[in-house]
Amino acid sequence: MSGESIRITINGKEYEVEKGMPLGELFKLAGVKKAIGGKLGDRILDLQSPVTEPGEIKPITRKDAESLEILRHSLAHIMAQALKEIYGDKRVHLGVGPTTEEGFYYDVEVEGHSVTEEDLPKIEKKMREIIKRDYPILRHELSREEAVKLFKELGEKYKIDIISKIPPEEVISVYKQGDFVDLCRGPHLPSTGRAGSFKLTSIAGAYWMGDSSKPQLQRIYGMAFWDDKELQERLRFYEEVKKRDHRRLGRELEFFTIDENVGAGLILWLPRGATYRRIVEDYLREQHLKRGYQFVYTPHVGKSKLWETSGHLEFYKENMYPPMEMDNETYYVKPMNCPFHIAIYKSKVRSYKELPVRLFELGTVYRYELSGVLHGLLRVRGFTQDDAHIICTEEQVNDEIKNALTFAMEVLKDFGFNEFKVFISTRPEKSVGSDHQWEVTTQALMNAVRELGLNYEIDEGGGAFYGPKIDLKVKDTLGRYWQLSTIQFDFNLPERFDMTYVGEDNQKHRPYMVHRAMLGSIERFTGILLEHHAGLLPVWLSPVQVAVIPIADRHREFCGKVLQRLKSVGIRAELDNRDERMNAKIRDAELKKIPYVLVVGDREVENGAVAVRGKKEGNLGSMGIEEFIRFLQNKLEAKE
RNA sequence: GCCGGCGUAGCUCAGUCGGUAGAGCGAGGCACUCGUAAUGCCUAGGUCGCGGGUUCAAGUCCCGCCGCCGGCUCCA
Repeated sequence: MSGESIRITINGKEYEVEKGMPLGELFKLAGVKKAIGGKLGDRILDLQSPVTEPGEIKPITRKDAESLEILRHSLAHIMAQALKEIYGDKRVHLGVGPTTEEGFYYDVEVEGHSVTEEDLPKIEKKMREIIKRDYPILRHELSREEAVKLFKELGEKYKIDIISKIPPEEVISVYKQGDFVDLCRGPHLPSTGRAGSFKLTSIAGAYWMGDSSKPQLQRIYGMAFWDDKELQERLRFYEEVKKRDHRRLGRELEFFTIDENVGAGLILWLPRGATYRRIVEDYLREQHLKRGYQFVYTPHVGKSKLWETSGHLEFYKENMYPPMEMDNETYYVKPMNCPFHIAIYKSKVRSYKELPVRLFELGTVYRYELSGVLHGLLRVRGFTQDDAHIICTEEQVNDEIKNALTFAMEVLKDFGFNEFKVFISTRPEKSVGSDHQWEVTTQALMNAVRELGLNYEIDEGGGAFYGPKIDLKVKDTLGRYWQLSTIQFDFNLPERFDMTYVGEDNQKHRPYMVHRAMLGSIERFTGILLEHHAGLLPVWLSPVQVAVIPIADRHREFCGKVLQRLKSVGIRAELDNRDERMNAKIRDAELKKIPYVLVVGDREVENGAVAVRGKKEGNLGSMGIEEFIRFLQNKLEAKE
């Protein structure tokens, strides 16, 4: 101890204490009870941690979210100890064991054994034993040499690796519980008996230090909360996520399929999914035309020269499909649409009077993705973007950004997304473009979000090397955020392709270019949308909006008329004429998540009516046919 | 791509110690004519992902490939 003193504030009172005093003693001094740790700045300290920095310390009790950090940290150690007891001290080599958003994991290597899911209950059982033994968890500080010696003796090769990466000025500490000792900065519980409710959930491979050239360890994941109720809630949440899995919904609703004979990551849209997609695409075209975009089509392949000019072959090659040779030329399948849109821009001399030029395409691109990352519709190798490029003058930059951002949010709202997060990414260290360009455009992005009254976060230096951007994330029903829209400036391609326009001064000028997608990839968006709505899409997007169900054969004729009437006003309806009982048909319609079921029996035929059953609303009783049509059209209008 | 797990009927899954394939749902047929989430009976349906190996014998054991799942990694 240095004998130095520092000023600490706890609960509004200031204390002058010796530097390095453990937090627990400090709390005693301040009369703080029940706390299991404290927060100083961003750092969470446990009761044994020495306090070496002045400042205000916020006591943390089990009620504070930060306390979970302590709990989870200790559970990671308890799991490590359990592994060592089960597989033997020398066989288990520990990597890192941090906390996650809802639990913890530990990267471990068990010599001669691959831990499987079946081992988890056994490990859990051992953990509970250790908790029951209620070992005190003790903190010790060691010199670097002592630490290296200790972990060498323990055969903990990875820990030695970590020690070598700890900055020299930092204190090295270990935490000990029973015979188990682990390199750790903390924070930890006072004893293992204080651990809350947990469950080991899964196992995955993870490279040491995230480096694929280094050995791969096994990452054992756990979930942990103080309260068993919270844990159960979390587990239920995962059940819900599983139920809503778009891959399952996609099959049940007959939206899409992936055939291994066609290829991994390549989507086949089934008739129902294709109907939905056509509606989305028609909607997008209409919205774009309304807002002054011009619709274009471009090819799926282009010569290597094009991709050289664009820089894709230099920077994006590992994501591109391999080249195709023909006529002494090399062609590549497009991973992006931009070079083609630029070629369209350059197909004639452009005057400033034409700008802004807004080119829109539902462009299908192919990108090579590692086989291990493919995931239903969310990660694919071929997909269609709602891609646009806006080419404009500097004066137009502000309005264009604002319009694009408003446009994106309006569109997303129509699909049922109402909560957004906006991220602005600014200039990274390595970048192209002038200071002036970055200044003007970054400002335009900020102005747009401010004028629209949106909250936003800034990702300082997080922009692409070619320009700043705005990303829009939407929150889904389960509280997850998905990045969909992106609006990005590009100072690179206009240079590379020498894009120009003729200004008022009769001189050539370099235009500004913006890449912009709203839904991003229609495939990925569809996956997110299906999960967001749990498969029950808003009526305007449902491939089948109405199922007409006759109760008995004698009602079929009337049902045919109802069907024709619905179709004549553009309602997507199906008549279930199968030789099945009414109840079975209703059940099938429910399972297919058809928004409205019209049941027709003697009473309806007599009154020219239909009995309406809404998927969301339940039985709505009898309505005249025209009345039902108006009812449905109102919902369509409102995009409910 | 890497680690681990998995691949059996359209779907979900069972299949013991290696002895030659099973259920439910779905599909087809017949009967039933029904009032808001499954009517009954009958029938068909399989190169056990693909290729190779071990064995008298392989869905089962071994090797390679493909695909899927969970992660890692990547996402100028």
